[in-house]
Amino acid sequence: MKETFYITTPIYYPSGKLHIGHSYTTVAADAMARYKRLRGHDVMFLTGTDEHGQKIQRKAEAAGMTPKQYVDDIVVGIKELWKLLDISYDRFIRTTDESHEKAIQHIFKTLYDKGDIYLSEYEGWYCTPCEAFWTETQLSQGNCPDCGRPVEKMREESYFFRLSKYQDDLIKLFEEHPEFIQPPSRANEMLNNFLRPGLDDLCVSRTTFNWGIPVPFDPKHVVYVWIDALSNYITAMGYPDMDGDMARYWPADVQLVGKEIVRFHTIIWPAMLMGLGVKLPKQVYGHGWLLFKDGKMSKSKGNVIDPVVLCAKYGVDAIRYFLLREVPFGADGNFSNEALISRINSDLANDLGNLVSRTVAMIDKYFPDGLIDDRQTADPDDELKNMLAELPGLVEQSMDKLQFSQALTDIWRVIGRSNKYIDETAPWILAKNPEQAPRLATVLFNLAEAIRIVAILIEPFMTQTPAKIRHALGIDDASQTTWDSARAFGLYKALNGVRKGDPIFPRIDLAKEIAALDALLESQAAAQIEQPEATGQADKAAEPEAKQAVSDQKAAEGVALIEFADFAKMQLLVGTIQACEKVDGSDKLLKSQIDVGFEVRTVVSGIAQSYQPEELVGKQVIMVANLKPRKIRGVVSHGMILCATTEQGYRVLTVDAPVPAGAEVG
RNA sequence: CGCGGAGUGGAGCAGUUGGUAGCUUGUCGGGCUCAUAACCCGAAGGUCGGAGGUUCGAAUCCUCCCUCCGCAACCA
Repeated sequence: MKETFYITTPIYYPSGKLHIGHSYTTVAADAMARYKRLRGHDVMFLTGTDEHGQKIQRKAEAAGMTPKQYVDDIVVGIKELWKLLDISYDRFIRTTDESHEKAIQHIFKTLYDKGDIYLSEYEGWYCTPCEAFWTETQLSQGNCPDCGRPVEKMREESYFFRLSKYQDDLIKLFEEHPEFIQPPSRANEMLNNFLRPGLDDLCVSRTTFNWGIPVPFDPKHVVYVWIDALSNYITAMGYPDMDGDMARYWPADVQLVGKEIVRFHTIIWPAMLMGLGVKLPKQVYGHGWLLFKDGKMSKSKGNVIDPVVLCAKYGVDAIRYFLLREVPFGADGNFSNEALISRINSDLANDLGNLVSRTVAMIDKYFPDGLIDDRQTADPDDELKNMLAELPGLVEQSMDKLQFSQALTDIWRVIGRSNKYIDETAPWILAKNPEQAPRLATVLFNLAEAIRIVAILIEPFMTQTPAKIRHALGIDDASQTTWDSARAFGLYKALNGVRKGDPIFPRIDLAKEIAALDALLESQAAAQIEQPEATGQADKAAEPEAKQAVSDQKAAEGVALIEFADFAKMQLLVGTIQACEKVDGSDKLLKSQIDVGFEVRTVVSGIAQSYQPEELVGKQVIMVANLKPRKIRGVVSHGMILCATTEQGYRVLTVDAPVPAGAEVG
């Protein structure tokens, strides 16, 4: 029986378009899945979507659709993206699948019956004006931490998962199985930040919205994201049926997640599985983020990051190659279009593409009827052959550690050696002397063989290039394309000759391309303003790369239009700052006393890094006067000073000539 | 002392059982002409954030400090 390999991506939250970050995780998982298949494993590669929750419900309402209709549309788009990127998933789970919903109810009930889930009678403190519940510890001097007003005791029914019960088992898991979390540095973070300080029980149901799976024995509750989403990794394998795919594939070999959701996957998820008595995944791998220059999308840099656009412009293989090559997998890395294009030019066009071109061209030119069988080896051959012999092993070592970047680096070292080999052997000189024909044939054969082997080893990473290379070299025989055949030097044979064609990776004019991307970005921004509804930004727990998305999407999205009535709700007044001081124990907050005509307000603002308190005294500022008061760092702040926000800091808005305090702004 | 990460030639990065500091890219010079203005060779360029310490020897181990970036707390 084949050895199995089960790999998962997070399930994505379909409240908007997926971006390059989602693609990153998924492409990495795909490379791993393809690699394991090539090695002869029985692979299960799972991805999917997490479709419940308040945000989806609201978005659907806004769009005048049912939540299911809404997510159905988006899921179509996601599947198209995965098709575009050649993602070879074996199964796509949606948390709205009937089998998933049933399984979740089963899980909930099981944990409940066991006592791991309990209905909380907690007496929350309710602040009526804020419509918010607070726990005892959240209260600030017995008052609402939001507005500082008194709260009243109320009961909010909610089910809780006894996470605290598993604290010691989790610490033990971390200590005894350091391989459980990769890279290892992430384990310390979990231990120091969450496990050692102590775990709180986890709220696992909601009554405030109903787009979710009903709690089977208490249908006014829906199951909240933790149990609903995390469980997908087993429900997709048929859980609670422990035979079939559960028996075959579980426990998962690797669960890929972005580093921001490592916590959920290494604390909550294993605790749930412990509660269910199900084995834990062998490894959770928290990869880093792709970062953008200054954390923002920058127009002048031409940073178009829509994977669809990038694929259309440069091809799937170029994008996949870049994602997996540019950044060591565990670490954060930078994404920029310059980096992408220079990778394409130097690695793909100059090194690999050109190597194929020149080799094919020489075979075609010097041996139009095919390579002759006579051979004559010489000095430089051995070094190339030795490198080729070692290469599959090196790639395997790196892949088994998910070090995609290292694997590609090793492959490219051999590509570089092959280019050098051409210079050393100078086939064009050999070709001038008919007596050197056996030597010439040997050189070209070795090159073809090197390329054949490379084409096999890049298969996990690039989905179209290997076939293009084989076409050019005239490799039509499947026995020359298996992973094992990469270890066997000397198999190359072109029964039908080589085929010269267009370059596999054309070079890109960097300057022109960046200009074109800038133009594209501007037209996109314009289109976004006309279509404010086509926005969406994820902030949900099971959503990877949400953080990196925020700033970029803000820039790209445009802004929704509001009604005048919305604007009119704001009371904007000119106030005169009478006094100002730093808030104790804070590095960003200033507390101002502001005369607004009819009274003097206390306002706390996060501008201490841009202003000294005394600079502000006497200034007339524009403030929002009818914001709900809110307690910030122990001080009740009633109002907000309007400021221009720049990368350098804040500048307060003021009037260009003195006016009476309390003057209306409008 | 909230948690964590990072500071290595112009740029982007490798580099832990401590032993002459590497790669890619860029610059300059040369070579070649099979090839996608591609390929190959050579050179210049770094006190490995700073200061102490351990050691025969520290980018690598220890202590302290500085700077930057995330996250968290307080930015209404």
